[in-house]
Amino acid sequence: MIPDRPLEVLKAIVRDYIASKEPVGSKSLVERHSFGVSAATIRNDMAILEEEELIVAPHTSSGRVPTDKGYRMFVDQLSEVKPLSAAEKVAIEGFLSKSSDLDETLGQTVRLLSQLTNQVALVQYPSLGRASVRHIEIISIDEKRLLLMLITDSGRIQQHVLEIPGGYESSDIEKLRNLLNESLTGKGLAEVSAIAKTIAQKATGKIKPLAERVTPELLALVDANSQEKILLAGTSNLARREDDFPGSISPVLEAIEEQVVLLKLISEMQADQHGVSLLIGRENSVDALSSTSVVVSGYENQGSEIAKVGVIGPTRMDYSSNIGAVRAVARYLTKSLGGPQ
Amino acid sequence: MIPDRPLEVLKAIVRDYIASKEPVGSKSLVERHSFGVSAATIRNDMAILEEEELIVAPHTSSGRVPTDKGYRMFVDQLSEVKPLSAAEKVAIEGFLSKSSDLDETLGQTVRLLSQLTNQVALVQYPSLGRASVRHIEIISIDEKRLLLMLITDSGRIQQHVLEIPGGYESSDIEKLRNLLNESLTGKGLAEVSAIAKTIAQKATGKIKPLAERVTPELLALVDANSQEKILLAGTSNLARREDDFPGSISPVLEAIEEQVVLLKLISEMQADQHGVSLLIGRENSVDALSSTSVVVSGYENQGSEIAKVGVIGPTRMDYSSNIGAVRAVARYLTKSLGGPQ
DNA sequence: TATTGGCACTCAGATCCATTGAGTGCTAAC
DNA sequence: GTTAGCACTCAATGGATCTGAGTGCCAATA
Repeated sequence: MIPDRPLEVLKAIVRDYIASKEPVGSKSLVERHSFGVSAATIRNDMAILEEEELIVAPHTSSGRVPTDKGYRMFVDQLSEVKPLSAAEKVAIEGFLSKSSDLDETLGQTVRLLSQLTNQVALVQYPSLGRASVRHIEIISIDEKRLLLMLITDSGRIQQHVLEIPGGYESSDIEKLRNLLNESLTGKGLAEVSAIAKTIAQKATGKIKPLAERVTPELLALVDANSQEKILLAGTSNLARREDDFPGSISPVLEAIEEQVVLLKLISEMQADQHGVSLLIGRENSVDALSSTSVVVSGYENQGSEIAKVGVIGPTRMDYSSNIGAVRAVARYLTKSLGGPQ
Repeated sequence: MIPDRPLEVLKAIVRDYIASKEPVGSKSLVERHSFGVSAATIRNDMAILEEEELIVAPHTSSGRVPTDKGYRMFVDQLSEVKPLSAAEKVAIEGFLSKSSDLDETLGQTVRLLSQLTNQVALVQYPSLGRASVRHIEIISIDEKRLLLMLITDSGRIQQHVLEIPGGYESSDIEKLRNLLNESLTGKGLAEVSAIAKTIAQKATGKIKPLAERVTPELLALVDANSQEKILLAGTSNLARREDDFPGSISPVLEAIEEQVVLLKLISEMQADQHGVSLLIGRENSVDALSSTSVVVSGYENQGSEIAKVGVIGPTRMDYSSNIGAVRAVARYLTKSLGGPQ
């Protein structure tokens, strides 16, 4: 166990390093903080921290820098996160009062969060996995094309245009639509697959071929698209902090553009303290992201978490503010989704 | 007018500089190309080019680098663009055979183009301005919410969820839908505004309040959303070429994320040679983009240009390949949109 | 036992300087 | 118009040296 003062020293090192980007030494520590002891004593404490691999020296006899483990201990010790400023609250409230359209809401959320934190912000679309069907719609676009739509209870709308080479009767469309909705509305997406198949079989007469054409597409909407989706904003915020990344930022940007990787990453994160969950540096398994940290929080609909929202930035980030912002935005997002229901 | 050999020298300088990123000097020029004259002669030619501000020396007595004007002359002289490789054609063809859904098509297009060119690719959504209404749909989501959809003849789908605090009758919805479609289908978006207003007035009885609630939202879809939209891909490709940008890339990335700026830029571009249009370096008016070039081409639907597709990258880019790729992708996109019509 | 002042030691980074070499501009000859 | 020759320029390179922040350790102190 780490004694008290060394722990305070660690916190001071993290804070100073975040603020200055310079490795911090014993002397500047005693100058900036009032520990009531001399630099030599701080040095002894730093030796303990180094022993525990909470800090390292970039080169012999230079200041110390927190390790991933050091940052981790720092955030775990964080008793309170920085509250939002009045201006920030106004910004969030202002945005909250907007539309009830899921796409718009998420788009605004991600931009808001990126501005609030000056980091890359991300919002995961509500996962289709746990959702259920609210409505299925089939719309005639022209003689040979239909638009198939799937609306889930989380408000997510999936759509796909499909062609019916032989054309169709609009009355058949209506029958099929009713049939689908009667059987599927309210059902969980996991069940749709089984049910839809029986529909195609049960269908009789003229609508049978149509059903056989449409149901696979419906499954494709559920299935191929239940692959999750992420919205990003503020990528340039990462670039602005280029020197926080060893070689070049470009592999980092590449990794972030790779939605699959990001999704895997955040879906494995479990909320810990403050309802927020973080991965610091190499705690995540993606090599290119070894000098970034991810801060996410879940947001809810009808009482259960449906997806995540958060930021990603250099390991050397202001955890306190970012945790605060992510948590606040997640809450407001939950409220915003819950409201109009 | 620039004599013949100096022009050839310019081309060689551009090509060598693009390939090597090193300022190119007279000696290496005569080595790599067979001009049949000595280095001293080439130096005289280079003096002419420098006189015309087609090339500059980064510092006294170093090789020369093309200016924006030099690149411009180079591309204007370009008689033929580099044809796509077989593999590239396969990639395009493979993608062509896909879906007829506009969103998907554009999404795939932009990713394809970014991979093909290793640049940031962009696709502009078909502008609503010149489009006409194909279909208007109103879908019931739950007791108090409707989904209003606008489908245009370019295949673009706009949607918005709206709340009807007092609820509604589904028969009214159907009446309103029919009313809207009868009056608006086939009409240009510019006309929608006027017509929709008269609809709200003409509406009688129970559907009048509903019409008064819905038509403004419809206009909002046409209007606020006829603000154009751009899809980007491959932002990290820019980062990979960081050293082509003087200070930092981050202002460049910021400018590119700023859709409004980009839209203004590309909408002012007029196709010149090869059906492709370019802006080189400071030819564009955005300061942050002064060391980037933009290559775009229009794509068509039903014979008229509906939007643009292209790439943006460092001024020191391989114009020949990029022009070829952009042109090819624009053509295939046109074909792909025209096909299912 | 914890703390402290003192001191030798280390090493990254800044500064200075000489060297190198690719490349130029000019001139006189072809 | 072209070319060889030559003096000149200057960024980049690679020591060599200096500097200072910072360490580690020890003996003295509370």
